[in-house]
Amino acid sequence: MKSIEEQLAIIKRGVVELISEDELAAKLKEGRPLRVKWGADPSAPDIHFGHSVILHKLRQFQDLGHRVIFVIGDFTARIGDPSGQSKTRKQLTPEEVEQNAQTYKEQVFKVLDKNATEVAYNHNWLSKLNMNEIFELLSKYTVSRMLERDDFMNRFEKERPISIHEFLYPLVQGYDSVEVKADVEVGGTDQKFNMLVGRELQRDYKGKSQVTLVMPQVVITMPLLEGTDGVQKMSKSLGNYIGVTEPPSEIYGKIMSISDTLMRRYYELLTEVPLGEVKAMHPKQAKQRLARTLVARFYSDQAAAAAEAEFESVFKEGKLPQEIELISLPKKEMNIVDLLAETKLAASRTDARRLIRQGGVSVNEQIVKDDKLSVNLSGERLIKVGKRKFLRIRHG
RNA sequence: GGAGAGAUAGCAAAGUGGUUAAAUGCACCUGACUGUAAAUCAGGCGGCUUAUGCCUUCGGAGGUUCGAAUCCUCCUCUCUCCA
Repeated sequence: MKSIEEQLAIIKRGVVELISEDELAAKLKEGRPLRVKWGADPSAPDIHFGHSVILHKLRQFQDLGHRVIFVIGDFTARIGDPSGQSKTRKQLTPEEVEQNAQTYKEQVFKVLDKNATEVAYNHNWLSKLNMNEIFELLSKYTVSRMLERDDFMNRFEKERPISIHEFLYPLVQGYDSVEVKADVEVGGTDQKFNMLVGRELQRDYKGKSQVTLVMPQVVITMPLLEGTDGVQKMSKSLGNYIGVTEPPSEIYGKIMSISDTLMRRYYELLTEVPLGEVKAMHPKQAKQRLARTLVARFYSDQAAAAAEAEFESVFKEGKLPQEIELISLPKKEMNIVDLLAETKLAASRTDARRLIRQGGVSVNEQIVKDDKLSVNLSGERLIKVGKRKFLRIRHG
């Protein structure tokens, strides 16, 4: 096992806050595997690189010999976490939650070590609480303290709605920490408040029931990763995300299209590569290495190499991708506008005309200038829209 | 329970009877330049047709008017203040 100092150095990379370092050091000194909690709200079935910042941190803990307690908030998902939300999140049905939780598990183990992970569903204990216990839990916090919280405050000031039940979320999540006897909890900065509540509840519940914690959990907040636009946080709804299940070529391409500034950020939060090394490299080389590293993590070295070769060929040398989807259409001859709309290469017929007018459409490498062009489909035709949409079409 | 404010396109935000398919910014799309980077420039950004129009949009439903996002009524939702 590595020394305390070495462990701390690894753990501290990229974190925003570590509350507190002394406590963490003390826990590490005990020499036992720590129980590192990560709570996930199964409302978004697709894990993206933003989540993987935290997963990566958890993996580091595992590599240091600690255990991850993956708490699936199947119960809390039905409440809806207010964190960072500008409006009330919709509540999910039990079926949706279950399905999402499964997907979550599959994806999480692309990063986490399955053997060092415990999976827990919080309905197992939350659904058993009786009214007395719920009131006991509620009595441990006050409305004004709840309102101190940034995101509630923001919503309050922006005159956005806050539902009462959302107040329950931090308490319930904090209670999870009591139940799973967490030594450490890792989450996004948006989770700081919830995690701190966990600390306090662990203290409050100490001695009660079977809980015997020496020290309440250490809280580690990780930054919210900026999305591919480099400004807003990565999220599915903003469309600026890279999903861990996306094909290698997509991941590679998306990484290559991020800005240089963002690249350094991704290096820091998603890899172990020393940042000095990155600085010394040519930006494009560095970005390619990042793209390779990340594709390799979710797929394989071969997949990464293939994605890189393809990328170079298509975008540097202007060649065609290795694999282009081939579809068959019933007609032998079609107007280009109909064709684009039919194949969804353009959002609408108007959009198709627009793209043609702007010189963004080509058939067999010939730029289409006339939107009345009739495309003969007796042979295979290659349609290209913009720089990255390719499709082979034939009659059949 | 009482008084008031507000709901406009992906988001933010103008517009208070016609010249508004609806300013502006962001996001997004296409082209140029590149390292498919950033920055910049040009264009676009409801739909259907074409270059002439037509149709559908401003929380929902009705109404007034030659004509409404703009006025009236009701409904839904949100917020503020008072209790």
